[in-house]
Amino acid sequence: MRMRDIAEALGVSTMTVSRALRVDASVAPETRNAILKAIEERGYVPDQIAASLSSRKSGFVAVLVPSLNNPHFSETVLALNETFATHRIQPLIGSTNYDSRTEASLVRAFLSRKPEALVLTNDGHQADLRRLLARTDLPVVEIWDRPEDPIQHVVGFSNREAMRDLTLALMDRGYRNIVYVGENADEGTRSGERRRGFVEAQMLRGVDHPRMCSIGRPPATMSDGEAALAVVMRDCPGADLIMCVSDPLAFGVINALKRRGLRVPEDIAVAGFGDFEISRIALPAITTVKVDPFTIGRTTAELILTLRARSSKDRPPSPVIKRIETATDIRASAPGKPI
Amino acid sequence: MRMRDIAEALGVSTMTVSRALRVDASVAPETRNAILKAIEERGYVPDQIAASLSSRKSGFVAVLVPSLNNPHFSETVLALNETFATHRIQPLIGSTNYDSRTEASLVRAFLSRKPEALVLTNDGHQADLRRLLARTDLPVVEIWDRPEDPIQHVVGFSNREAMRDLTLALMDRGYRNIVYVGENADEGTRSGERRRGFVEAQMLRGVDHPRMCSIGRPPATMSDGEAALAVVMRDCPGADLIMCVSDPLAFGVINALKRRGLRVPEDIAVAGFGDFEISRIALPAITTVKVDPFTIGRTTAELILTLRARSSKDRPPSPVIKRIETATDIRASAPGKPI
DNA sequence: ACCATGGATGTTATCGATATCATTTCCTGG
DNA sequence: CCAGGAAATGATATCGATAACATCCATGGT
Repeated sequence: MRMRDIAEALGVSTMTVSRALRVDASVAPETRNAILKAIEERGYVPDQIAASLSSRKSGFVAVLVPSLNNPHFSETVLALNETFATHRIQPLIGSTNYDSRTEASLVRAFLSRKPEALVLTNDGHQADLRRLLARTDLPVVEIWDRPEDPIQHVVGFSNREAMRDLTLALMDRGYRNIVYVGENADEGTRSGERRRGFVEAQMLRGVDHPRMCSIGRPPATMSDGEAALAVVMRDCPGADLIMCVSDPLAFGVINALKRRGLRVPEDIAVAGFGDFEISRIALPAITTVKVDPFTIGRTTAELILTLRARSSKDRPPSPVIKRIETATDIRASAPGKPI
Repeated sequence: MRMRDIAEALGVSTMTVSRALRVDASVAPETRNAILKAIEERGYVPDQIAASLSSRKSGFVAVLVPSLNNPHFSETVLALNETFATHRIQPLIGSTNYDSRTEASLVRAFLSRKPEALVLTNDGHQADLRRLLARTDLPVVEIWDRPEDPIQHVVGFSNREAMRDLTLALMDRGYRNIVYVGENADEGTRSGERRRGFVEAQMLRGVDHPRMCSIGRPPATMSDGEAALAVVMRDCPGADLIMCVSDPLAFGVINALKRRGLRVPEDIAVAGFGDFEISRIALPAITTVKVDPFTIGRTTAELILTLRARSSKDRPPSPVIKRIETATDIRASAPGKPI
């Protein structure tokens, strides 16, 4: 069934039907009612594909996240989804699996769907992709990290600074023998930036050779805790605090410690990153950096709606950088050393 | 830039360019190479919207899940995504928030994008929606539960039977004073079906008044554990086993018990449902029902690809029901009572 | 009474691809 | 040596909507 069928049944033109379906178009109230009634009765569903082709507006926003089953990103996607839904925008969601090549090829695939904006979770990009995006007039928003050289807009925080601040806070609370555990990840990835933040903090306080362990590629999960602890025990004995790249890993490490009969934080303290739900529920609660994935998603969606509202002439005025607040939260798993 | 620009530059017709972009079309190798080269050089991206309109194939599959930040569903979405990606199908993902009205309105919105299949997470549907879907020739797959009256195809298991079997297994291991904790949820929802399974098992063993507590609307999360335990303690004192609608809730309850100085399972046992990662990592590991969300996603995607391969004449042959295996897994949180 | 104004509606062209059928060329087997 | 068929390519119509402009009519200010 096409719009034309509705139009003919009522003896009006398709344009009138088309207008009846928008709120802002001028159609006589009785005409509109008759049309809406006919549409309802016959179960007509407008073809958004044809509408997109004609109006040159797809109603899509492409969203790329490293992973869909990481609570952080799924929360962000949730927020985007929710905000967009009220504006009839459909997110096209893709998962890069923490791989910049996958990211590049997904972006290409998405571009053919003519999205009205592109959201990338910053984790380092291929040079190729950067070039492709540089010459497009599509609004691009990088989220979840503040890159040193942004493509356009940014909604995020500095993972480096956040981890640096957490490390400093814990050093100031008396931990001297700190080990960092994270994935093998390059600079420019969120994971790599957190490690840099740790190193920076240690250097600032005169630790010339910060101790670090690596445990494979991102993402580190709760299940990696056992293996991570084994590496720490082997390579860095005598640590008084294990700092983990994320809360799930920290939780895994804590449980591994408990299995070995060690007490947290009495025998050894543990810290995480991200304020995942698990960090609040865990016993002991995990010292972490609070970030709010939902806010990142909502802020991003709102930014895109704003950009969209401006006529394309006004764009690009200048890249918008929205800083998301983070906060160090000292909890029971690493409360500071007793004096 | 349009396909025509590429065609004119090379002095061929757009059809030849169009053919060069498919693998199965007959184009002279040198012609194809020249075309692909030109496309690469100029950075031409085909317009999938126009292609969809013309070919009547959108390349979309609509997927509705109750929530995006529930690890179960995000894992399923992940699997769908992965399998579809290799076949150039783009999932349109929507979140119902466990609400059948939201589900119905999302389906309507999705239909206008002309998806080639529709995946619904079975949680009870509006009568309206059932009617709408009954008269469509779109393949519909309900996942995550086996409804008594399926719309078409099903990939899932019976939540009722799975919870019944877990309950029976635990009763046979000596628990006599069992309390069930779950959300307020109707029959036909996964949560409601699990409760029914519990009741069924109790009845089978002669418990005429199964003891149950409710704690608000789905989803129950780890954070609900504290409140859930409070309700159990108040309404059902003397329980020897708390059965939870899902693992995250079970984990929350266990932690709440620990906070009160109670030992699991010595003082009171706890069981969950779903084999979430947390149930394996937790101390004690949580007795649960193993289900594999990834398999559900992959199986669903494969089913859809199969259906799509058949010419539309062959459809609908008959609804396909794919049963997903589940298994009771007795772990340390409810190991059975010592004799 | 007249024209400017704006609301309601229609007409036509177009968005960018592909389906379909037609055409040409070249090869192969009887 | 020629009919028949496959391979390569082109011409045209079409997918289902909306943009843009045109038209008609009622209303009200002067």
